[in-house]
Amino acid sequence: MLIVKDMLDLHHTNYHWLEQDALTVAPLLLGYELLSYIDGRKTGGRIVELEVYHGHVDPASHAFKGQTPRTAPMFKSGGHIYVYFSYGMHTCLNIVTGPAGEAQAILLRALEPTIGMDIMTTRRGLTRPTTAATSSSHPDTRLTSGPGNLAKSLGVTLALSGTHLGSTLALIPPTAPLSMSSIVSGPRVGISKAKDHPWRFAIKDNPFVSRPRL
DNA sequence: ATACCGATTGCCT
DNA sequence: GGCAATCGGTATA
Repeated sequence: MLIVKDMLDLHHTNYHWLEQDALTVAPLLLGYELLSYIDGRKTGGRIVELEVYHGHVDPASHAFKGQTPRTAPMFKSGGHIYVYFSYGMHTCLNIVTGPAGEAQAILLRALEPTIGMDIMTTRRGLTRPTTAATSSSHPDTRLTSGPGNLAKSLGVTLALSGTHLGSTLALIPPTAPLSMSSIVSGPRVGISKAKDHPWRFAIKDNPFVSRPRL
């Protein structure tokens, strides 16, 4: 009984570190494994690329002009999920950070697939490579490179926006912490405002980082 | 009610 | 490197 209580406590406190500032959290999040339990299927991968959006002080943030029905999840506390629909066809997944009201979010841009590659291949509508060499030894970079592809492979939909990390989407810490020298940063992708901030972070030389390469 | 546009992707030259 | 596809959210009337 005590064990169950401890597990529940752990489950509840596991994500409190995400209530720190997004720029503190972002490099720490690299290397974490993101697991998805959606439609009874388990998929996931190691986070290798992400971008910080800094709420009301960031002109490129969806929350810059204040809260709207769509962006309401961004204003929740760190550990919540914000999902948005983009260009009429893509779904993008964010992890909210910071205290409630700050509207900080981290856009997940690329994973290195670790679990459920066959399921992700199906969700993406891709056909498996026929040669054994390309299928099992190295995961397909088309699965989870780029925010739209990543969300599609994991089965993430708008319905998840506003929920909390936990049973549907979960984070598993890396076995060994990343060295500071293996992290690179640069300008964010696809924005028209605040292009100067180097708030895109990635694991150096990781082949699953989306284009343009950092 | 209507117009504009985007935290993207993939195909074309 | 250029550009079309496609539609919900948001602002404007």
